[in-house]
Amino acid sequence: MSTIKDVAMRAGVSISAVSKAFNNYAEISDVTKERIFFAAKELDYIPNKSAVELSRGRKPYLGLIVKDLNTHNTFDEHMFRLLSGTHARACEIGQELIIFTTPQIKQFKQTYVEFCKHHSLMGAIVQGVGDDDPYLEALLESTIPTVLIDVEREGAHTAFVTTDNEKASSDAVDLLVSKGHKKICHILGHPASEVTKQRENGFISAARRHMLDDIHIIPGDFVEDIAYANTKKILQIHKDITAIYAASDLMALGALRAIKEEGLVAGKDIALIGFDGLKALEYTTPPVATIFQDFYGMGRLAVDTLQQIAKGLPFNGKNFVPFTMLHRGSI
Amino acid sequence: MSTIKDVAMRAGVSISAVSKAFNNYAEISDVTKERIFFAAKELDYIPNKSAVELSRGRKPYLGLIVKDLNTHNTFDEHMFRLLSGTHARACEIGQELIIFTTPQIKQFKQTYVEFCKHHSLMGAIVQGVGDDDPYLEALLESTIPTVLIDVEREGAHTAFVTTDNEKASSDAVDLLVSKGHKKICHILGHPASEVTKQRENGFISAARRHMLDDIHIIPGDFVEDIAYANTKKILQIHKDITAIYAASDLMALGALRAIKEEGLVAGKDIALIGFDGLKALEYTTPPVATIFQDFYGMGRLAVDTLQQIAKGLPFNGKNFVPFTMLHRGSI
DNA sequence: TTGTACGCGTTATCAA
DNA sequence: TTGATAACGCGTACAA
Repeated sequence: MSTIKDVAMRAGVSISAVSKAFNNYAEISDVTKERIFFAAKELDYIPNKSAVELSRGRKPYLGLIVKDLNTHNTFDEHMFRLLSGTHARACEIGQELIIFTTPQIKQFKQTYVEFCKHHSLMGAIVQGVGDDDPYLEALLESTIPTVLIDVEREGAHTAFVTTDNEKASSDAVDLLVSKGHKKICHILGHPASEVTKQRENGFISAARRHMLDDIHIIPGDFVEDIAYANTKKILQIHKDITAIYAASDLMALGALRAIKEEGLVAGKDIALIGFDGLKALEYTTPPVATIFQDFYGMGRLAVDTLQQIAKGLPFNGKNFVPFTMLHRGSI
Repeated sequence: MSTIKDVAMRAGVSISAVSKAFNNYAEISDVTKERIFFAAKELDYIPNKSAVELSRGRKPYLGLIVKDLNTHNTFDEHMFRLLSGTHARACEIGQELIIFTTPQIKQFKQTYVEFCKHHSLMGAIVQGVGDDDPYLEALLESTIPTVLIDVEREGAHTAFVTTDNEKASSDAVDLLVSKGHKKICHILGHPASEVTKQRENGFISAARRHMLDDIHIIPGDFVEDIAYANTKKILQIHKDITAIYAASDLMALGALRAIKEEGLVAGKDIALIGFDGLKALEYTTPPVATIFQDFYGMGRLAVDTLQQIAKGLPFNGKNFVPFTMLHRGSI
């Protein structure tokens, strides 16, 4: 591995000349510049990153902290999309990205700030901290630029990016009502998750607006089997339910199973709509309608927002990424 | 940000004493050690990574190079699983991981070696280089430890990790034959992909072994719609086909659509089996049988193999990760 | 057991 | 326009 010294020797100039040439300083003649680059090519010189960092004293990395990467027994599409978007945007603006998981961080037994400093993070995009997580408070109080995914909390150095869950939920109800449904059942996500409450709120407020007086709300915990079991139960008790709105696609799949087992046909006897936009819902019979969340765009926006915060520029703390209603055979 | 100097001052010792304390040198008394750690805690001192790297001259990162992270309009489960496994294992052994995409690398206009050196990579796990990619040769000739995913090529510093595609393919045929099928159609993947050939070979050799004389092989290019169109065509021509084996799950989904449109029932009139283990295939009607590839395990194994190579230890260049036949209603 | 001093590769300040 | 040279924070022979 050749160094700046070698290049300087080879080109017959000083070390600082090489440094200047590589950092686009104006105060260097084109002739020497060319000589330097030629020598550098010959030696295939590449600036040592550690040295650059040390010398510049920068904190160059962007941290993406996700809840878990090892849940290989469930759907991870949204996580992957978030990762994709974050990565893509980070690349575009030349930000290096390091990925961590929440458990991994907790094992360090460090505070959030310590962790970021230790890993030279200029800031972090954080997914998967629960609303009740003690970690969240520490994070909000820190001066490290932070962007939260799907947790609507703001701070002096903290913004969030999310889907407008309440609006999306409300739109789902509007859609069902427009198709003539009045007796609707909502399957809740996990109670500790903030989005669960937002989706529930959206559901309730829209139901009120439409003056629906026969709605049902059942727990689902974002778990397919729980949604399945509870859907089955309620369908047996309340045979007049004509539509089900699940707070996640996975739960919608559970509900679909229950619907079939009850001898009903989704899209005919009963309407079904989910939330997320999982690909799998395109392939069921019938294909299940859903609200597509743009996690890819969320990742991109999170990166840009983080950049704003880091630069000390004014930023808007609340960022909603547009969602899309995917109409399919189930409604 | 406090430095080693501050800690030394605070603890009333020299700089090197602090360094030694933090690096578990035996030659330091427990008393001073304790004093040092106490001072370090007070100042919440954290060693500067750039400085450590520079001083030690290490190449500490593990690179994971994947084909693309931005294909948010298709299934990415395998990529995500690979990422998960790699990340998990890297964490366990304390290896920092950086993720790159092939296009991202190519835009650097550097050779493989240059790229690795530039990013201080101790080695790389590489996915998504085609068999005909000129990049592949450069990679095989380099002295940088490398593990290829799904490309069966070895080198002095290069190993690969993959599913035993030929065996899996052969097993699929065995399974279909055991169910009484004799007229089987195989849908090929993309011709440039090595796994396509392996799966085809497995299919052909098994067909020969069972002396099947009425087999069909049609292109699918790993694309759902192509598989759909070609399946439809062949089903119309050869009405006696009783089983379809698709070289990917996505194509199996296309085939399933074609089967339905032809008025046939998968699992009854015609058997269908895919390859990959996508979750979506659990939710179709009927659920589609498939060969599950353990990409999570592949990621883990790749990390370990890379470690072996990097240490200069003998390594086995060919690593096959076990696959699993998932029997479902479609067969 | 502890401390001094140099080197790692780079940037940046200040003379020349 | 160039070139010495002092940082940057740390590890480590070597000396004490």
